[in-house]
Amino acid sequence: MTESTPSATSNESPGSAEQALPTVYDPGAVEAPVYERWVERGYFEADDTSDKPPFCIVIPPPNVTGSLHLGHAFEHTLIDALIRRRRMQGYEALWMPGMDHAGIATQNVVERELAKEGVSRHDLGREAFVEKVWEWKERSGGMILGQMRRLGDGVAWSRERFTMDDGLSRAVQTIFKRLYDDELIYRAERIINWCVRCHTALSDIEVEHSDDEGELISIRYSDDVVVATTRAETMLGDTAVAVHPDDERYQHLIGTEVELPLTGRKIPVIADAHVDPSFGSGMVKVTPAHDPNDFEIGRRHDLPQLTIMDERGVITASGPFEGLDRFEARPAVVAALREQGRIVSEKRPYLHAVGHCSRCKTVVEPRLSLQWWVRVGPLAKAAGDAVRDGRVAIHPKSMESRWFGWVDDMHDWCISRQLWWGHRIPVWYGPDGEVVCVGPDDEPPSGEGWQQDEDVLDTWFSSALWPFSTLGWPDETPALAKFYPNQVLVTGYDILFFWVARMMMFGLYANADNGPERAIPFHTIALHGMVRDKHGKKMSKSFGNAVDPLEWMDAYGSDALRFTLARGANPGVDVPIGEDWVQASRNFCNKLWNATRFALMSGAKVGELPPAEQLSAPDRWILSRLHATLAEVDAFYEDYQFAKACDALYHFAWDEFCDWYVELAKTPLNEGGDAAERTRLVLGHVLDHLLRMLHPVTPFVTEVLWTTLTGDESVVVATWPVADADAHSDAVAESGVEELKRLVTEIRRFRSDQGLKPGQRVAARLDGMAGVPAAHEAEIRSLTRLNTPDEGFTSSASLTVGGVTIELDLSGAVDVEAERKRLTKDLAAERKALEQSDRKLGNEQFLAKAPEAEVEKVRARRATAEAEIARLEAQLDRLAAR
RNA sequence: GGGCGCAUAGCUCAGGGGUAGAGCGCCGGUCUUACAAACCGGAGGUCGUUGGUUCGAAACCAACUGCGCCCA
Repeated sequence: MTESTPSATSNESPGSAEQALPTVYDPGAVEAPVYERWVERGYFEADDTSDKPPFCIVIPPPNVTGSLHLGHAFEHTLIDALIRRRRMQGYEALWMPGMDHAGIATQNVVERELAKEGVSRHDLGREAFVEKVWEWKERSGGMILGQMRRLGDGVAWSRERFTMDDGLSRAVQTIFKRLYDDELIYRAERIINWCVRCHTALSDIEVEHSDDEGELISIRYSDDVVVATTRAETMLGDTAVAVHPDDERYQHLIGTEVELPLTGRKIPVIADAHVDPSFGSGMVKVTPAHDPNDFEIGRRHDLPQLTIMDERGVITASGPFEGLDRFEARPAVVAALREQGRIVSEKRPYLHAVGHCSRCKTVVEPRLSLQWWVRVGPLAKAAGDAVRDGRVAIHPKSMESRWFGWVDDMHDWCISRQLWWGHRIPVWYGPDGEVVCVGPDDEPPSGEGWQQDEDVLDTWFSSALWPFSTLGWPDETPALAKFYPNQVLVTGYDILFFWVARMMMFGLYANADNGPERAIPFHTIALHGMVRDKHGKKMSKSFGNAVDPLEWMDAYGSDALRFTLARGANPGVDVPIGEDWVQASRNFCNKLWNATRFALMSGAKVGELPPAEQLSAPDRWILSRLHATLAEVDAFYEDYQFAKACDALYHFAWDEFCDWYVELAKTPLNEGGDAAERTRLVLGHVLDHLLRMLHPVTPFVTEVLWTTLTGDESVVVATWPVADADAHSDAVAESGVEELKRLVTEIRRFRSDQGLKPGQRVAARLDGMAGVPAAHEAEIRSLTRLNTPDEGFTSSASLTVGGVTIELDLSGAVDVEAERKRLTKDLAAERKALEQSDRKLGNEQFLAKAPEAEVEKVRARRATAEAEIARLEAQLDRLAAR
């Protein structure tokens, strides 16, 4: 199928009009070679030393185990559009690519692979296992990078980074040491979210809550003491019962002891304000080692912390339940209590919030353990302030409240993970209890008894450094100097807490020496929504509505997918997407293709436009509209309104340029001579601008068309069109063409009502054309298929539009009824308008209080209605007379 | 339980103090020499409910109902 490949994709002689583009755009034939040529020519690379203004966006690093899903495709489309436009505008544009190492996910993948061979990571040992992970990464990781090429992502491939590479690991160690020395990192025993499957701690935000069906069991500990719980097995670890200090019902119990069933232990009844007296009996069991709230109560009252479960979720408390899994122990404990007659009530099912590991969905177990933490207080305060004082802007602004709600009430961040894949905590413990934090250039302590901490850091810890670690930090590299702070961060609102907050905290902290203005990681946070299915439902594999973007790219082309996503991108709002819409975008690309094809066949060329006075009204109209659209598109881009920018371009390209200008252009093109030459230049001018404007969202098709049209090297490095509304704005031409369009549409309606086939030519006489500012009779006849009358002309039907009368020769076959229906309908509409205008103008309050311009508008509407009514009534009369 | 957001055409969404727009879908007609992935014409909405502000509300305010999200 090589002959169907447009020769524009090869380098020789682009722009010669005689070369035939195929009648249908075939994305599959052009995308891959076009992309590879862009990369070869280095268009996406950036120069650290240029004096162009910087424009840098770092990729939200995809997971090394992941593949491209629609969420990526969406985000990447938006970033790529911003980057490409800025590059065309003359910025030094850099889109930094890379991936994160996804500690838990990656370790899981490799462990699963090993398990197939019956090997566990413990069989291999730490070092060999990590080696295996690296091998896996080289072999199977980063599938997404190839898929990004398919999408057309203009990233600077030579700068690709990975959170586990040497430079970024050094950045991690550097900041750990600094935070440690500043006492912003500490080690403490707390209740953490423990995943019994992944065998690691999770931070709060790695836990997803859902309302699950469980049970609420009320247990009688003694005659006076009844507590309710959804996790009955934890009662084995109770070390107190608590009531509210002001609860009159239980004053007499405070300070007494009660025997804990099944264990025989005596535990105190204490008073704590945390207890909600209105919930259940108003008494709660307190299990400090297995519940975060109970942990706090336990600390306030100095209660023992009794751990009754191991890291697999298996009961360790001695007794009959020892060795049972937590979910086996639960009914077993309830059964044992029931046997003793201690079950007061059981509510089942009982809907309550349950935390799940965001990676493997296992129910999280609150667990007391020794972990490393970031003291976020001052860091989060700084992150909040940066937005509060305007150094960092959040788009859309309505998302700010979400931001403040989070950073102003942030809990300390648990950063240690009990994994092997990740950045190992650079802390060493000595034989005599010494603790040494080792910086990147320090020698770790060696000798008998010294040991490094076993844990690794949360993946987000390294991702938090991404905006500057990828540019070379902590070294003072030219890249860092040029591109930090980044200009924009584009990401989903769901990740504001996960990632953005962390980048803000670490960016501001690590780069504080830059001064407040340049410490920030980025100037703007542009938030987008989630991609949803065509009915607005969340996409998920389990629900079966997930879509593989690659399938759609195969079927409709990357540009079609990109355009659909960008066109749906209202700031911070979710984007529903369905195959129909991608198909529609494909059709749009094909429309552009064919419009350009027509223009090229007509000899369109890019050159200096003739002065305005030599241009026709349609010429001046389309130029006026073009530059108005350009100005609009610019304004929308500056405000991250991708949907509106795309809509404006779609509307201009299809409804104005293709449907009207191109059709109008056929008349002068057929005429030949100066008129045709002039039209070729206007066609070339409009297409040149339009294709450049569309390039950021539909890079492939515009590349082929634009290089063919202009003969230039690549639209990637073309300049962004500058809106010149002053030079081209032409209100007279605009209203003239509007009137012409109205005339044409009215004639077409008439033809349609009369049952004339669209292509069927009939003779007609046009009178009163002098009254139409854009009196282009030849164009009007061409658009309405009306021949000039010859000797045998007999008028058998007529209509009037404005001051124009159209007499048609329908050879007697006039459908009077259809005409009457239409006229009656129009008349009713005008009468209604008249009535409404009269009502307003008869309202003295309206006349007195409404602005003059508004009153004037209603008067004008009334006048139009009156004239139209007269016209329609006259036509109806004439019809009746026939 | 706390907070936030959304209710506009069959579907998905824009809009925004002067009585409504788009895309897709739908109906009728066309292979009219760029494009049937197209062209021409058409139908379709008391802008969730109830109050209030205003000369005027779909738009602003309040309550209610329904849906969604985040946090506990």
